[in-house]
Amino acid sequence: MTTAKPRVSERQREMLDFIRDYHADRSYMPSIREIQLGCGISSTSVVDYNLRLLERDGHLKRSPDISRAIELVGAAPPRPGSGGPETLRVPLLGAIAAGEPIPVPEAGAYADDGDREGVTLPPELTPRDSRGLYALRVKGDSMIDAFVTDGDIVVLRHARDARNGEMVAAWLPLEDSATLKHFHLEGDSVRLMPANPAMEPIVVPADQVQVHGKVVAVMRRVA
Amino acid sequence: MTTAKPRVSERQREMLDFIRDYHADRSYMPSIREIQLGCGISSTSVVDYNLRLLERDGHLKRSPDISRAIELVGAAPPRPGSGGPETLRVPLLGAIAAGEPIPVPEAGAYADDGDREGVTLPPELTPRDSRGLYALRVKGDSMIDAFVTDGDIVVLRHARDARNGEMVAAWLPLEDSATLKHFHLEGDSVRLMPANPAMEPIVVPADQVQVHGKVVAVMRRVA
DNA sequence: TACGATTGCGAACACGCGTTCTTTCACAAC
DNA sequence: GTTGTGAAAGAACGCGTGTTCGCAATCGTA
Repeated sequence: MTTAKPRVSERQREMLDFIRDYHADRSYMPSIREIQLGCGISSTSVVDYNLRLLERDGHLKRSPDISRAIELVGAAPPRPGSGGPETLRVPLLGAIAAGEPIPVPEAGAYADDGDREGVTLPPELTPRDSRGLYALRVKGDSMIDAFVTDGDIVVLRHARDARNGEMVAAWLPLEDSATLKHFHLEGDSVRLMPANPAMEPIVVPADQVQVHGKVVAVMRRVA
Repeated sequence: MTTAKPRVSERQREMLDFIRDYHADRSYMPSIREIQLGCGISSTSVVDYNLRLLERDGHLKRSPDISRAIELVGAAPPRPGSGGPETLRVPLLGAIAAGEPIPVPEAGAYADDGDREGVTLPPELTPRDSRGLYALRVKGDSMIDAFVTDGDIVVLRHARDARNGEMVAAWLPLEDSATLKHFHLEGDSVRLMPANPAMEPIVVPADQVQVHGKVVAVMRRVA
């Protein structure tokens, strides 16, 4: 394998993990006191002691008298896994925000044009029927009530109508706004139920609502 | 296109290069005085001044009052593996619900074990450093205040601590519950802010909170 | 029981290092 | 001229942080 690396104690194992995780999302190294806190150790000298042992055994390298100067030696570089099982690429047509018209997908554009901007849909989010899919980026916090917030990517299937209970992108011409809501047709009027029960539903005449698509998936990347 | 990154002066360009090179062969970051020396600048305040500008323009990120706490943002990954839209497979370790313990990822398990249950992460949701990632399925509506609802898949990076403002999976031993909240350390107590401003924050002593991971992404499939 | 080695604890100590304040200089606006 | 502003310099100031030292607890071995 690599080099001779004798037994590491449970505590040392935990410290190595902590250091690796810490360095993974900041790109600088933790201080001794942060390691102490993160691993539930009650003295900095214990951290120093074990770091000394870890360095002796070749698990890491330290530069004396320099803050946060730890180098992990056995750290495997982040290696992106091979191409997973069937992913699907759908076009990213633009943004959706309250007060702006919803971009309309080109009629029959189902071919994944590699050039155009798009997003990749993992199999976990891919519906059985993958026709007519497109994605929009959410602008603003106007759709909090659908568990959707600024920056999210929503994946829709193009549709002009909906069955009761389905989540749709609804366009209200009179109010000049667009949101994501649960669709309920009741006689001549449409009730738009927010996904969040804490918020109030909207009821409007059926001819004042335009369904543009059904929500199929939501993706969010947290900063 | 990434973000707006206005002109960088010659000196700033040199500083960025120096920092990148320095970080390349140690894995910790240079101090202000080392940057000063390495770039032939005659005062630390000038380094600080230009770092401030670079941070304003989105070239790097700094954590105040912390030694060597510089993060390069536009930085290429440590190993320039491949370039294409690669997908990443992360293990799906279980479910998270209020009142249940959070499953802990096995200590050093970063190899993608093809067998185990997992989810595929599209490149749009993949962070730069892909180490220590795992996914959990959300059970119940206990976390609607974080724009997360029943059935969602949350992707976390294993971590035991967090910086202020980050969204973490927090475990409250006394209340025997776990949720996703924004983390804020204030002296000896931790304030857990829901993402939804309509809900109340939780304030508890720092030793009564355990951070298990940081939320990196959210995926939802809408029925 | 005695004893050294291992491991852990807590408290100072002292340097590392980010921050801030005061000046200076060049250049443009009024 | 005066005023304002971006860029830089130099010197303190003070917290951040690695290091050290004395001492207790545990354990294997004789």
